[in-house]
Amino acid sequence: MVPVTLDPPRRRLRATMLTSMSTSLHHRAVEHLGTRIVGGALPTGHVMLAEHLEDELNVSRSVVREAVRVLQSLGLVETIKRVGIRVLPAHRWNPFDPLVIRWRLAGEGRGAQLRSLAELRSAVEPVAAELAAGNAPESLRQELVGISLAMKEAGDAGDMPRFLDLDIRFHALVLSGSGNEMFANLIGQVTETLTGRTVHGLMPEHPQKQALQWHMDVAHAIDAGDGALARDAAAKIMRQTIAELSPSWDDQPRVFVPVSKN
Amino acid sequence: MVPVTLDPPRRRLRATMLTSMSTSLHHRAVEHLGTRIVGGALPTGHVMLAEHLEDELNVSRSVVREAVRVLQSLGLVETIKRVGIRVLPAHRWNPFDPLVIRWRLAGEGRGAQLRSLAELRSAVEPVAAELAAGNAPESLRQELVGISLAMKEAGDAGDMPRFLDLDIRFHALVLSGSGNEMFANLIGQVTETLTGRTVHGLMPEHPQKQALQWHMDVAHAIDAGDGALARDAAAKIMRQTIAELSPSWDDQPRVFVPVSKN
DNA sequence: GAGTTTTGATGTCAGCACACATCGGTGTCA
DNA sequence: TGACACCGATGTGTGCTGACATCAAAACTC
Repeated sequence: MVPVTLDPPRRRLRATMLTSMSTSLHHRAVEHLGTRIVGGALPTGHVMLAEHLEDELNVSRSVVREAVRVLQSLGLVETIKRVGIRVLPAHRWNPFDPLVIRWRLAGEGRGAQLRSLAELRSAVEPVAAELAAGNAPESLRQELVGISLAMKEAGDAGDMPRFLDLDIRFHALVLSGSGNEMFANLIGQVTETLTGRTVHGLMPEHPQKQALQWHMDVAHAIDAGDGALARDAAAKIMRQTIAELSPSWDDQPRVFVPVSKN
Repeated sequence: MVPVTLDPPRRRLRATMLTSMSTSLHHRAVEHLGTRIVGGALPTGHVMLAEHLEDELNVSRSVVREAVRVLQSLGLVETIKRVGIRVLPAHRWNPFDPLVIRWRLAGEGRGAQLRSLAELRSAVEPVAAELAAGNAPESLRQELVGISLAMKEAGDAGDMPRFLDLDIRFHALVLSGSGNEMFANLIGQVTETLTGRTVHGLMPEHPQKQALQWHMDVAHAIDAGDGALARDAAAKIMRQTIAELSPSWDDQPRVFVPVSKN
């Protein structure tokens, strides 16, 4: 439909795009370019022309420019006068941005991304538990104890869906209870790894008895205000988690970003 | 309609803007809005109109729109049809974005931001040292040993500027040597806290003898591939660092982000 | 009160003027 | 003749603007 004007100056036929509509053009453009860059379809150094992107995405210049500006702020591309839009090397990307993380998890960088997140968790959660023991509000401590008990119950009963829910909430509460905004911001990523682990069948059928105990240890230590104990118990959980997951990324090469001489 | 002339529809006089020019309008707009939001001048929930921003910044719609899109991707604002551009609460901001961090350090959130960064460092650096012991390339290990020795030299000699440079490079190498992209990405923030500590006179005149030894311990442990030793030595450095700095943020209230019920 | 219309803001488009790197041609000098 | 500096043409990002589309809040009608 909309054949109103035969072969208009631009042969772009926006009206015939029957898909989408759910999300804005801007959102789609960011998503399209982001996934292709992070996924590796557009290699480092690849140069695109804004006009070319207009045609490719069937959108106008404003949409392309706003999308490019966002990708620029994520460190995915840079714009150079008289040259075009250039894809930046991966070490320039902001590895903490939720969009970048999501795109990496969806593409070929999935293994390396999961490893990075797991290592970050293993670093942060023990410290978060320690801080929570010192700072968390009373209600949070009590909920934590309650959840750890419910986790044991669900674990012993083999109710894995319920266990997963509780597990997610447990770790979210620890991160939140630290009172550190950066730690709390990792809740989303942690949730992602926990669900991913279950979805991809990397979880044992029953949670380890030890792990259940460690979760209770963390909760009770936080409740009692014992930071060192909370930290050590959380560290044990993390060590076991890494041990469970590491086979899935053993083949991923590590990247060592050069440190500038200044 | 729209009486064409009559009292210039826009009294914007862009041409008279004799200042700036060094940076793009887009950059300035992002910076202006970002600092005012993060700095607290524009409170949570505050609603702006795009047109109003055009007048305020003396720029066109494209510049405002592109800037707003970037701020949106940082979680600082949301745009709502028929309402305007609304400032989001702080817990929606991306606390890992370099722009957000810089704006917080420049504004009233400085103390809380420094604490967050220090706690993040204290969590990450020991794990990074442990990973570096297992993964870092040979050349990096050797440079690390050399730097730790030079640090001791500069420290004993009381050459603080040189010590600061070496200190920064030392911690950057540890983070880089971990082979974890997220850790490596924290180099900039760590550098910021290290220089800030010196600039604000929070450093002792001579580095602690212990700290010098710990740095050497970390370097030698990484060089020898002893992860546990590297981790523990790095943890000691971090404990001392936190102890030195914590007085400067003791009065900052902690914020506990609520955890959604799902 | 429920449904409908109006209104006002963002979303999107396309054309223009400008700034400015890059490239290639031209001129000068050795 | 060859090397080098200059300079203008070209193309592309940057910025501005008017017009229209879209959509949700608010006002209105019944």
